[in-house]
Amino acid sequence: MSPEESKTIDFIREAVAEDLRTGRFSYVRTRLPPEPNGYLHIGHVKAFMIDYLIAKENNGELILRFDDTNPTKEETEFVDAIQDDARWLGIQWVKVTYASDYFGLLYDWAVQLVKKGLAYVDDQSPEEVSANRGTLTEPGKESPYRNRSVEENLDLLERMKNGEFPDGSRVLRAKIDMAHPNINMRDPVMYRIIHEPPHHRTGSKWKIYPMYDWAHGQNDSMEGITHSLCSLEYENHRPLYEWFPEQLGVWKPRQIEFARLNMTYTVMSKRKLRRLVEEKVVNGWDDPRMPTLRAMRRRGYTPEAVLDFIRRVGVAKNYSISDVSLLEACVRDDLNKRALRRMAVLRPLKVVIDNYPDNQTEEMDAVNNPEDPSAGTRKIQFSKIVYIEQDDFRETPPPKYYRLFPGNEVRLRYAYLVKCTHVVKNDKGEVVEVHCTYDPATRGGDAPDGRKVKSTIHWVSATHAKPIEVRMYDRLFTKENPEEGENDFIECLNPKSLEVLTGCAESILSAAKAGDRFQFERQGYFCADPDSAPDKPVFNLTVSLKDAWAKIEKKR
RNA sequence: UGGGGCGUGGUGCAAGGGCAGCACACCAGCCUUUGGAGCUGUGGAUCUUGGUUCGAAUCCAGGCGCCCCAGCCA
Repeated sequence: MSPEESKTIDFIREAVAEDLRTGRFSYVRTRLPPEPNGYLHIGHVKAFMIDYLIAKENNGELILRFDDTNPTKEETEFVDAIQDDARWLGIQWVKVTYASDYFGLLYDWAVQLVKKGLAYVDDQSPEEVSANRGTLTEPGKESPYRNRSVEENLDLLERMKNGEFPDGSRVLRAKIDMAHPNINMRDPVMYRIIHEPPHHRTGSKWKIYPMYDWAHGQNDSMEGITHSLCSLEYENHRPLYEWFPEQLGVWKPRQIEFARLNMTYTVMSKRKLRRLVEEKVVNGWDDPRMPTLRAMRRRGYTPEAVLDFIRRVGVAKNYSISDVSLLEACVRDDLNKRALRRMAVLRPLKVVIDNYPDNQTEEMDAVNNPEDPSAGTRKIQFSKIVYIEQDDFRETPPPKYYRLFPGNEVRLRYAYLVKCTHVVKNDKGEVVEVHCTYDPATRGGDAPDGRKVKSTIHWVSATHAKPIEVRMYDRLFTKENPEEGENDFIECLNPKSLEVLTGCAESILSAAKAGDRFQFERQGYFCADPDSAPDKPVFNLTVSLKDAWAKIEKKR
């Protein structure tokens, strides 16, 4: 974090500072409240960083608390994966807790509310509860069970807890106001009965489980949370979250809501992401096209770049969709400074240098990173036959095309100036071989006579080339906002979101290990995939380089 | 037609009564042994109407638009 960026602060930081100033709170403690029912995605990172940084900036504490109030959805696998991803981001917490740690105390608090006549057991069916809730414009109807005696409620609640009643037969409800204009205040459900499956932490001990609306705020209270930061959708619930601790006479955190992160060309809801996995649109949760952290990691994004993006999108209450190209810019920005440069040809075209000695090989010096002299140099082998990119040759060049074409001279990076003389075609008329002559006086790439060439292209020596698999990723969707409109989001999938190529690379790349990041010159940043074999590395396209020529071509 | 929230260039975020600014994107140019990176420059925004004020993106009132809420999900 640079110092100049904090010239203006967001409304949450402002509110926290004010609370400290006025003495509403004497310390800051926040919490991360993930539900362990899926993997973290980029949207979670925003929420996580708000909680983490606000605690850190105020010398406060962050608690990682898993919201495991629904055994039908949650699994231990996700508890581990979420912590792993959060650590990757560099987030630090003082302790890990679970909503389930507090089931006992929370039950006691519910009993207190019953005793005060503020909660009751309702025997209505789920359908009746729903039908009697009223509508947005009409008040609800009070349950016929709403005015049971405290004794009866206590007895029934106890028996619910003991598992005497089947799922769905009864619930515990707060007794607030069935005519309240805010639907969340119309006697919200606090406990429901769930016998199966067993809870991932408490096993079969509990037969009733608290609803999020009942558990969450009370857990915050129990942990002495000062600022309960969450997304806009909970704004409507805030009156309820304030009502409970008020009646109980316990610690009241301050809830502040912000707009969640959305991104162009992707979907963010767990439900939709799960569909992509289950319908095999992608190859799992860590498919590099997914917006999950596991996918971004595999794709080669750095935590620094992800965090920079989150910092740059800011915090506000406006509904917004951030541009994925900003994320990509952050990734390029970071990788430009640190990625070692390598030469790799993704779609090879054979080039024969006719006047180069048949069996000669030379070693050329190449810099590893022009942005970082300390990265040093390496040797690259050169010989009579090299591969270049198919895109770097045109038999008949369009306007402004500076690369190889008959009669034109270009530089083979770090090697020689070469001039195209003629081509060889196959039966179908496709160019299969480009013939050139080289100028021996231009070794390294500079001409003694001072003549310039418009273009420098990358290459790989045919006799030294190592095969590589390259997975070229593009956006998963063709629409900026796949969720917009009537159509199913799955209908705007980009059919070309993955293209697998077999290319070749300078020999040093065959030693790449999973997770190694490189810039393939003139093409993009790539990250070695865990699928790599010793003899055949596999690379994922992290993000392409900006391509001025592609832009010119596209405009045509 | 209930309640809650939000409206600033294409996108995201600033400006808290005093010259509407930053980033990404876009466009043009310079430079370049990556058509990368870097550098320079251009264009483009306060939802609307009225009020208060010397002065309003900012304060007030009305209108319009968008988002959220009727799970025994979170």
